[in-house]
Amino acid sequence: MRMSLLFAPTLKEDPQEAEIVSHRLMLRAGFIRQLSAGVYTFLPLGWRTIEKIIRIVREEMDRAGGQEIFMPAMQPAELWKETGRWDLYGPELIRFQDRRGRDFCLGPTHEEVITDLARREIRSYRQLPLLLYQIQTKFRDEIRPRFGVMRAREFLMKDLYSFDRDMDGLQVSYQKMYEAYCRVFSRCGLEYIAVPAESGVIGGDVSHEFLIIAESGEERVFVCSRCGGATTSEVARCPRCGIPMEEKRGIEVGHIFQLGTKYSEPMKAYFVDRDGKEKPLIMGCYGIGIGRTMAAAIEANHDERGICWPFSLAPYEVVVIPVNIKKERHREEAWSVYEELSQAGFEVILDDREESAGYKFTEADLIGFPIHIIIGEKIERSGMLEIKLRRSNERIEVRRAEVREFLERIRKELVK
RNA sequence: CGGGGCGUAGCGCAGCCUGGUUAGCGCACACGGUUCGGGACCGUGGUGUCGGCCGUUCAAAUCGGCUCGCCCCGACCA
Repeated sequence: MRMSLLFAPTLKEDPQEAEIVSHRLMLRAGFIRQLSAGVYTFLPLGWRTIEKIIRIVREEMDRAGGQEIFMPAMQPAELWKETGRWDLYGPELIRFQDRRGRDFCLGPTHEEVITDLARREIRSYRQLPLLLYQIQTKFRDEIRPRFGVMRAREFLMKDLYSFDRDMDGLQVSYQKMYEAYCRVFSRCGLEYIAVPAESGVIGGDVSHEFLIIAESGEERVFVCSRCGGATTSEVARCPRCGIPMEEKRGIEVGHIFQLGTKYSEPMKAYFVDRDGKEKPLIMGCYGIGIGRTMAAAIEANHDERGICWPFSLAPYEVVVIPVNIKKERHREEAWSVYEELSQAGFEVILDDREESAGYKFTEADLIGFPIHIIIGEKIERSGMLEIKLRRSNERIEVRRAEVREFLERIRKELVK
């Protein structure tokens, strides 16, 4: 992609409405724009990062045996009345009527819809276990949307639902998801922690929250450095190891629940077990906030100049910056590096704009491309160009001919 | 919903308290020129329902009332 063609409107100054870092940087770097309180448009760079998160999530859900489906956002009130949540959910549920006056809502979550599907289609224990998931827009009329896409009223979520014949099966599904979540967040290049949690409106008995560790996180967690045990309630010492717990802060990006029969009973989602008896499906549900993961990634990975994307989430991996586009040598080398790396499978941006070098450097830092290739005078003098690693600010001079090999080595390191 | 703050050019702001000719500044934008290794410089130019409505007044961005929107703190959440 050429920078001159990219729709990435950056902001020189901090927008007044944005208080926290991730929100400020997403606006400034041209990743998102706000339409209304808690309602956002993702611009090309922002959407690329979202798609990278989605890809990782999808691969890990599939690997864990999940099958992707797509459920409606528009849901009839009757289903919600069956579980009692039409009244329980309160004003956070966005309700409306169709032209015939029938009540509907915009799904804030999909237990009702999936359970309805399950009760219609699952007859026998032979169909179990079953893991179904979707990546879809959720609607919650939050009392107070804030922090940009961190708590939005319309947001992308991956929600997976497990169906098992008994509690043992649920334990297996739950464990699989737990591990899948760990893989998702480590592949995103994020430091995370899983803590036992309260279940809230979704209900159920056992649940774990997944938190991205970031100083600006709203949640306090206490972590044992020896066994990795973590809790949200304040305890001085690790019960297992007896050593002092370390306090950290985190942002909740995922939550997994063992639901049991909370939805299958009231909605009469039964199957016939091997013994010929009809039993309620044993369910679990597992959510990941896609946009929130993006925001949390920025909270955890930025400096005073801008975003420092983990390699796996960066909208583009490499930016090629000719210091002076009007100099033929800079321009031609930049184009040739750009083409060579693109062909080698890198996601590359060529900053072909007639801007000053400083302007391009500053913007590249702001957007947070992990690797910057700077083509300037050195190319004329010695055939060298400069590779800068955004996060460490490390600068390495590399011969033109060795660039590709060098980057392939870096990529290997950054991805693992 | 309770508490606090803010709406003036695309963005960031000044002006408002103490009403008075053409409503300013920086950035951005357009054109020309000089620049080009850390958000360059000079010149020229365009840009405004002063969030909206009602009122007070000879006169309202400025005073009063209502209203809409946005942000921050609290309960809730992915």
